[in-house]
Amino acid sequence: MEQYKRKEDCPLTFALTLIGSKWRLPIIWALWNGKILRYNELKRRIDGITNMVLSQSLREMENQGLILRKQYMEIPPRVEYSLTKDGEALIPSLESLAKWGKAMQNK
Amino acid sequence: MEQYKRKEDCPLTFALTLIGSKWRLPIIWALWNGKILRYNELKRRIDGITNMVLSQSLREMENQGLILRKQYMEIPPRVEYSLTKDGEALIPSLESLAKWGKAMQNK
DNA sequence: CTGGATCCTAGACGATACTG
DNA sequence: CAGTATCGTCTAGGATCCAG
Repeated sequence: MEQYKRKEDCPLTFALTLIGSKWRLPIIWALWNGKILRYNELKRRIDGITNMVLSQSLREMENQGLILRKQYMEIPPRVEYSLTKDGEALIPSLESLAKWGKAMQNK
Repeated sequence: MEQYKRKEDCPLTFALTLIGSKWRLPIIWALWNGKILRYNELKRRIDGITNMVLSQSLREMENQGLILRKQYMEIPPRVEYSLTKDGEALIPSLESLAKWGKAMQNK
């Protein structure tokens, strides 16, 4: 395995910056289950998240290429969110990690 | 896939509480490469970590079952750290995640 | 309906010094 | 050598209100 002079260069550390903060996984998870969700649908599925955090997270994740944002020019406004291909590619790793987490929980 | 009423019940969220904070991965990584390391060896391999953070992280990870601490009753003191079986079981998931992270970095 | 702006706090993390 | 103690900093996230 390779060594990285800076932690930031490590792909694993980099991956965690994309999914490691508090609400990232719930958002990804909701989109994985919901496939395509409007803003408020998403919000309702993620218990306890505020507008502030949700909208900000979505914007960041869009910039990072995890999430697709599609805006319809209608009144009232409609915006739909979904995972990108890259975002979906993350799922198997998460399932692997979840499997380990589940084993750890049962100890 | 299952739904969890509370985020804390999700095995994936739980897994991230074990490895998600700033220095957990570097520690795990150093032990994965070093197999068995004394406190100061470990510290030298993790650039920038302080005694405070390292010792505290090690104690927590020991309690969580990720790390094994073996203390020899000698003068001067010797303490060796290594990954437990459970800690080692985490590695494949991390490698999967790292692979995804690397692909994301190259975009 | 889909957010943005503002203000605030807790907890993680850092720096430095010290000890059995 | 292998840690603790203490104190200071800093930022992610929470609460509330507002807007196109």
